[in-house]
Amino acid sequence: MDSYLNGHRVLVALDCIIFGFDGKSLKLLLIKRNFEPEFSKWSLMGGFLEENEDLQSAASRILFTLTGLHNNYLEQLQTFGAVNRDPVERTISVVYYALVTIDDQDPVTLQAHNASWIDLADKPALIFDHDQMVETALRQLRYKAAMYPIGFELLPEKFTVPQLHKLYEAIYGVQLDRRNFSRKVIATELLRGTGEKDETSLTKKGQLYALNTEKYQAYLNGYATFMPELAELAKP
Amino acid sequence: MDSYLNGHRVLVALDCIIFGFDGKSLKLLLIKRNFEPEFSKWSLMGGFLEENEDLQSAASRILFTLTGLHNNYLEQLQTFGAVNRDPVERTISVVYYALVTIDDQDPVTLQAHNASWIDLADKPALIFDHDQMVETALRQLRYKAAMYPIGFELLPEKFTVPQLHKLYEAIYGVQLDRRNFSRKVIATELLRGTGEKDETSLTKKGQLYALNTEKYQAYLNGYATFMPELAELAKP
DNA sequence: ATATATAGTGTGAAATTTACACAATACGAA
DNA sequence: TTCGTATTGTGTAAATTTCACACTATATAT
Repeated sequence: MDSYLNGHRVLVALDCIIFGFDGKSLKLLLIKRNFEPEFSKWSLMGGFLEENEDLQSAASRILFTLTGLHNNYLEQLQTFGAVNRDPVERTISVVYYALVTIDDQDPVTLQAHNASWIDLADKPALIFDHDQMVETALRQLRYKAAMYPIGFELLPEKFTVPQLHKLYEAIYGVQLDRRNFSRKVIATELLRGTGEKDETSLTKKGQLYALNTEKYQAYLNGYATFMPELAELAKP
Repeated sequence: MDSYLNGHRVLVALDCIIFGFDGKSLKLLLIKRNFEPEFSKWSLMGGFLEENEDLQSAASRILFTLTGLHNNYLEQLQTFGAVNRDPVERTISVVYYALVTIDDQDPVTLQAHNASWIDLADKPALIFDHDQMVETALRQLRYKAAMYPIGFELLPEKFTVPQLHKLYEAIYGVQLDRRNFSRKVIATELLRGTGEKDETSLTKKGQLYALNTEKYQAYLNGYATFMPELAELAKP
């Protein structure tokens, strides 16, 4: 058994994969680095663990720095620790992924960090092992969004069923039958009708729903599986 | 953005949750500590990350130290980083879980580390946040064993379908219909009949199968879902 | 008014999961 | 040798879930 004295102390980074949805496709919040190392290349938003700060708090702090938002859905993904993953100094990176509502962002904060929302399909190559992190995050998102109704975290407070439908198509990259999807979502009792209608629609205006927070909490605690048939799409 | 200069360097521990199966119930390989800190209490097997060693290698080294085995199924679970989780010094722990065959172990190595196989149902309280680690690992095992046929990693090279059936009952803590389970497993084409029979059985001796390694690899790569209906049992 | 686009509801086929019946094998006891 | 018991192996149908497609309703633009 190693002793604490022999232990090797290393830098602990935190990197955040920040997912958003613009109504059409899944997006990532990426930064074009205006600092070293890897100046001018694209990367995830990251930072270092500080003294007296636990991992979740550190990830939350980094997310706040970039988006100005607190209380987002934020979950640990995995830790990357290849010896030479960071050429400057041995660093292990604890990776978190976050689900945020694109509209809620402060554009000034984003611009200050040289950050932009990039369509997942148009993602440029990222530095270090960040591409691999994104790939792992997408797989985890697909798994989680099938088991638990966390997709709502990417939508505004009020939304229509067709919006939710397009979101799930974007997450899984497949076509899902509109009518079957709608019926299933309604059956979960996760939605609470607001009586309002979606005024942004050009033709027939759909009903706006809000989340039934009690049911939502129950689902997060394992009350039932949201969309079991989608779980199989979370594969390598 | 923090710079590397400001970064805070911390100890990185690795803890291993080692699962085994004795034919009846799921077991954990735990150690009764004969060293400080927390002398004489139960804990997971662990160690510290060394220079020029990546995380997976370090976990593999620690597993080898305790079991004498290489090439086990070993997967990263999660990283625990609460500020005071280790009272001696700020340490974050990257946790791995392993699936091993109980019989393959070297009893001398086990005894040298004061390690024993403990029935999951009889698990004593563990030090630090190790109880939480075990809970998370069990959930992940339940998820993984539903999506991928990794349960085989807990069985000897040759096994019968009833043995596999009992294993899955132990993993999920539920009764699974013997006959439906058997039919499903056969349908996966993951088994290759050896023609031999299980001589340890007291009554009718079942057929011994071995893994069809090609199909197994295909399943690990996402070719199909092993037992989709079990995925729902991987809930909080 | 009418054409077009999107939203919402219905119905049955297909596939999967679940429940339970029965036959076959091996051993020990009468 | 025969019979009882425990375990293994195969069959069949009901129940549930998923999947595929038809049709109606609402709003806007021409």
